[in-house]
Amino acid sequence: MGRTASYDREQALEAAMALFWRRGYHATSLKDLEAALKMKPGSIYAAFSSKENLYLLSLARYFETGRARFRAHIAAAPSPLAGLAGHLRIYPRLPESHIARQACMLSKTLIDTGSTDPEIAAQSKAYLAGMRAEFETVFRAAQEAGEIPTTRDPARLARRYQANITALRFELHQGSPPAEIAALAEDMAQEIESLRMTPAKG
Amino acid sequence: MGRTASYDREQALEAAMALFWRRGYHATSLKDLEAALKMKPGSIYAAFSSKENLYLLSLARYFETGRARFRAHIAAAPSPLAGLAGHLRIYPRLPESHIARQACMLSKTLIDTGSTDPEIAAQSKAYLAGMRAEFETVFRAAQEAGEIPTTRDPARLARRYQANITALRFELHQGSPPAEIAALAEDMAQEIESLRMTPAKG
DNA sequence: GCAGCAAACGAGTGATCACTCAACAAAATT
DNA sequence: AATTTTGTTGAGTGATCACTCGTTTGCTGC
Repeated sequence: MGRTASYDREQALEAAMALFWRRGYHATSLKDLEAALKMKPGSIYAAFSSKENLYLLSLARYFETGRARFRAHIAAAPSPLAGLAGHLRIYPRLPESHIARQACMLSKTLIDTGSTDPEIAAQSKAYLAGMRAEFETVFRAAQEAGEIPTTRDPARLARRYQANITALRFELHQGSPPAEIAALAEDMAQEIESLRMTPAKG
Repeated sequence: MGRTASYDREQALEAAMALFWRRGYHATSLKDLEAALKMKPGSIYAAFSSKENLYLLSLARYFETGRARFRAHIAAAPSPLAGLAGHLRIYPRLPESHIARQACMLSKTLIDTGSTDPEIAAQSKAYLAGMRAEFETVFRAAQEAGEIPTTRDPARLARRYQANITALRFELHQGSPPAEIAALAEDMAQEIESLRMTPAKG
């Protein structure tokens, strides 16, 4: 059956994702990847076909872990609305060294590849739509739980929510003062909480 | 005094800015610039020193025209608060072909060059701070005009306002449906208008 | 312990990158 | 009209880009 692979595919993909996320698609060279994955060019191409394909795999990994983390957070929250508000407050609390203390990789990808790599950009848009669908589901659940009025449009709320996260994470990327990022996140979280209806009597 | 220049510096800078804005720093090659500016490499370097310097000049141009446009809009508005709300509603109304129908160049620059070109990134942050200062000034004016409570922190309102613009323009970049972008802008504008105090009697 | 095969290797490929400079052209000065 | 001065030109620079492939390495089945 021949020689067994010496690298760990998961570990390599994780390293690729971290590097791509931080540096972007264009600014990451094969040399950078060779160092980060501890693989020679031939092995990288045998395993992942191309830089573009490796990026797409990294992006998929990013999306899936991000969505899983969001779902886990919502599931653990006392209510859908509390979960949505709490999720916003996570970002400023992330330790300084945390990998997620930067702009969303999907947003960065769209900015970086929008005018040069249509396939990557399209995939990135699809993932952003996927996350928005997640948010919408939770807003809908909040309506079903009687937390927010059914007159509100969940899709519209979801887009607004996603816009807030995009902007919040862009502030992280920018390295704004922690206190000001915390204030911004708090404003956004309170905006969510202000949707809550005072429970009907009876 | 020697031969006179055959190109128009202002026109060349405008073309460079448009190209850099759309494609980003890394994805724009000298060849692209030669075509856009209708100048040969030697002339470009004689006129602008380097690609990096040309980018910095383009960025300065972007900042200055953007700030001027904002100031003009505020000056023409019936009140500071109305101006702030109205400014948000401009973006979705921009014609499909308008140059500004994309992400803010300052944000794009930070994403694109944050990990590779410290000087450009630093300049970009400075310009973003400059715009935030503009917003803060107008929020302060709204307080002085009695439109919003003096208990609100103008700096915090300004950051929130900037976050909204960043996110709104990212949606433009993404090419979201016009109706949804309009709804998002409307949500943000009403958030601003909801700051308005009911005028004290007497 | 050897044959066979799959994975790892890394020097090398052509293309493209940002950038330079010696030759040339046109306007101003004398 | 000759000289000086400045702008334009574009082939060419070395570096780096993503990527390839003949060779070497090491595991497996016999």
